Amino acid sequence: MVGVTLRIGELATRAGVSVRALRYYEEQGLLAAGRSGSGQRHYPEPAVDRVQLIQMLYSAGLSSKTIADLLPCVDAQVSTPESRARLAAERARIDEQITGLIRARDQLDAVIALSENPANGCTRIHD
Amino acid sequence: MVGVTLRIGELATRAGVSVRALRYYEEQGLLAAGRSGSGQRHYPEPAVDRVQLIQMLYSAGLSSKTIADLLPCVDAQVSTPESRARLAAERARIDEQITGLIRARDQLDAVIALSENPANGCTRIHD
DNA sequence: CTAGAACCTGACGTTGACGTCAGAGGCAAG
DNA sequence: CTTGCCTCTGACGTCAACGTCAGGTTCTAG
Repeated sequence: MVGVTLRIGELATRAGVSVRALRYYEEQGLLAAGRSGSGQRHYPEPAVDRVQLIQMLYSAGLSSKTIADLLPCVDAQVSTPESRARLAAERARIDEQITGLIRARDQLDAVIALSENPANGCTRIHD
Repeated sequence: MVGVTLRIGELATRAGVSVRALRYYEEQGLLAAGRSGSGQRHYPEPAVDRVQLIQMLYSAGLSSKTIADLLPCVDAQVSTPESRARLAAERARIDEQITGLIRARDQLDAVIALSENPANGCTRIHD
């Protein structure tokens, strides 16, 4: 019941990111860290989930600044008209990104169909 | 029937990208350009579509190199086992990216629900 | 023929999310 | 006490897809 705090290396391992990334997140105001007397960071276990959330948002194309804007309204659950507008805007952006990706995938499917279908007379290079 | 070729500025306008981007695409081997005697680039009209395809692939997260690898098998419709594997791999990547985005969107939706629903007792800051 | 747009080739600048290295301190084991 | 791993703070390096600037040429409208 004592070791409830994680050191940076453990958190990095558990969350699947680098130590550098965690320091970077702190620098960007995305992840607060407690400090031991000697200056070492320590994190509570829920930080693992938080880091994974951050990663998810990064991979969705959000920038550090955007994430920093949105996370407080996850933490404190403070909801202002602006923060809600921001959330809606980012949701919309993700939607657009998804539809764009689907279009790109369809294009790629078309190319794949061409390259796998002998019907266009160009595919029998390998035989 | 003579002006069937576009100059770089026209192509840029029509395709909705910058002149610099077009030169960059050429540099990366994504877009061939004819040259006039004085060295000016000229493009056939289908280049517009090609540039838009390139853009779409970029926005799907493919790198220049990957696009350069895939475009020849669009052009010449040359299909090797490797190119097909590559196509499939990229398609899979896009799929993963889409599901990741959907997850992120769901997370965001959860946050939005929290911030808009007075049911958690934190939302009435604005009233 | 001449001004001004459009084009050319380098080549350096930018941005974001880290990687990586240097030099110095901290901590548990033997 | 020392060995060895972990951590710390700078601070510079990276990579991709362009932006931007410089200095010079070319095309086109009047």
